Amino acid sequence: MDRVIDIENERHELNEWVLKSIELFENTPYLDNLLEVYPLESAIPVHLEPRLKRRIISAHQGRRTTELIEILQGEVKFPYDEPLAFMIKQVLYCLEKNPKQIQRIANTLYAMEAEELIIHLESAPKLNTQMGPMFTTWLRKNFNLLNSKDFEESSAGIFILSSSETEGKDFVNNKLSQNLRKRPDLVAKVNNTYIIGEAKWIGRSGGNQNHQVRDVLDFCKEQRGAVIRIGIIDGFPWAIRKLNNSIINDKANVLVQESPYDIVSSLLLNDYLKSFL
DNA sequence: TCCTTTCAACCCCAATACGC
DNA sequence: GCGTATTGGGGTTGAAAGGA
Repeated sequence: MDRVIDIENERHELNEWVLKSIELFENTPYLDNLLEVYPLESAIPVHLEPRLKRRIISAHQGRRTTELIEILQGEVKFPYDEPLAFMIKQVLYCLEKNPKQIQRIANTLYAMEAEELIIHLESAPKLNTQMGPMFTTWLRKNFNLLNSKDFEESSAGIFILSSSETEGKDFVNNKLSQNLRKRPDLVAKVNNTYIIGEAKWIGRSGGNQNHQVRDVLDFCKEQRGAVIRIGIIDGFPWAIRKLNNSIINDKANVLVQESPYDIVSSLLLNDYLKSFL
């Protein structure tokens, strides 16, 4: 995607908070510091019970396909990316009438050694699927929380609304006259100014990631009344250069970096909110 | 309390765009 | 014109919230 602003020579034209975020990525141990917000742990294999493990190995070596599939259906995840996995685990008599599919799956399973099969079954869970709630947890731990009544009445200092999804959505839509279908990730108040934000971790470029970025920008675009809408984005979109030193012009990066709206790394959120004091 | 739905992340692949 | 990079669209996953 073409850049409108020359990132090498016209940086000063970028949004102030966008520029701070880019410089954070460039000049500090940004990803290390980000562990505070997104505390990724090492991916550790999940070991199976010895008895279950013996049953699997025995069924595999004895080529007892029915028994093996029953175990995969109820007790463990699939050892490979099987398109029918979800249906096999959910739908009654899913495979019984479909011998070709059973044969195909059996061939796949027997193409592996029993030991190999076990290694796949014990593989570490995907870390990315655990990142969803991390931002909210960090927010609650690092800022002052108030229930909706005290939040509404506050008029000095920085506070975050503490509420359930439904209550938060109602507060934002009814009291603050917004039009959101869910509670924003951030509902903050600095003195008498309300600030709401959508937070995203974007680890790489690609179709769905661009979609996420567009969601944030669309959210910011619809500023309503005196409430300020911001984006809180972390990860790849702040990067400028590839391994070969060429400029990154991926859609997500260009859209975020040239955003006229305030978009910040979560590591700058406190500074951002303080700027309204 | 248990089950279902929602949400937010990623991966993979094919089609298209781009650069030489 | 061909090979590589980017984009867009499909799909999977696990945790938390919401509902029965």
